[in-house]
Amino acid sequence: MDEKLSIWKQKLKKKGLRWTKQRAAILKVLLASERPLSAQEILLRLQSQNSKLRLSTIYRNLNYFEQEQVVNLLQIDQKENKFELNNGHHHHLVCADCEEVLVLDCPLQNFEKQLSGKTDYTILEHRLNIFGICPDCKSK
Amino acid sequence: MDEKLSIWKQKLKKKGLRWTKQRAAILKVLLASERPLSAQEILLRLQSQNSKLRLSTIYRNLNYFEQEQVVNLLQIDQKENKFELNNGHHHHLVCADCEEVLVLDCPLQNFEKQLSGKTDYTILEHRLNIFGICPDCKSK
DNA sequence: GTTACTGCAAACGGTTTGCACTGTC
DNA sequence: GACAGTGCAAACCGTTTGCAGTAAC
Repeated sequence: MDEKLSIWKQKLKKKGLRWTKQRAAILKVLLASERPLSAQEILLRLQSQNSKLRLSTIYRNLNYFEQEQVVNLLQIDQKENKFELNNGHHHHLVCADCEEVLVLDCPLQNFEKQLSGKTDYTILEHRLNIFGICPDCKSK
Repeated sequence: MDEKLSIWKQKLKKKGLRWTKQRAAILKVLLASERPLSAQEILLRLQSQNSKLRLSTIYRNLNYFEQEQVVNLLQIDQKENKFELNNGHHHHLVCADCEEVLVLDCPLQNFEKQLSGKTDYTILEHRLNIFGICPDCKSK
């Protein structure tokens, strides 16, 4: 866990971002989480550890992190944005009930290539999210 | 155009929604638009026709329409939600520059079937949006 | 006549911003 | 010591809501 954290520390430093205890705290929470989190959720988890960050600090850093591609911003919730550490391109199967998340490999590489041939668009990126009900929630 | 409008009118009536001039105006704007629109954009287009709806009316109706599956809500813009008439399942290739939209057939039917076999999730829906630069914007 | 819908104004909630202070390098 | 980062409070802005009046059926 602390090894992983120091890997992210190196990444931030390479990007020219300073290593503050606030940033460490935010990344630690994201590292420990089994699913993407909103800024509010990060705040709550920090507060339960008696860590006192402001929401504005969290938002500002999440924005920096996103610019530097350290975290991904996900639109899997109507209300609030969710964030996860950037561990390469993938997609999510999200339980609509309990929010559990399964990571999926991208099924669209070929499709995207065909598309840029067919349309004359330069393809930049795509966003795919799949929603369902997980086995646990089904049996409830 | 007015024929198309009366088709939507029938659909609304079937769903038990009343046919008001506000609803007609909103659907007319969506019908005439070549791309999905935000509530604000709908308001602007209505104002330029001297039609005086409130934003709250537009939002309320878009929400009703979405519940009744008359329109789709699209998250193709970070800031504001966009809406389009529901003409069956498809996806969008959006120009990141000028917002032009190309409609795409869904490439994920098989993937979705495999997925529900592999994961024990009940698949509900998926959202896919592709972003690129259109030929016109490239040549600028 | 009943009830859904609309106008209007105010609230809501996630996110951003300005500014003085603080901590990293 | 310079300057990036933080705390704090206030603003921002898309969207929702309560309520009284109006229009669809």
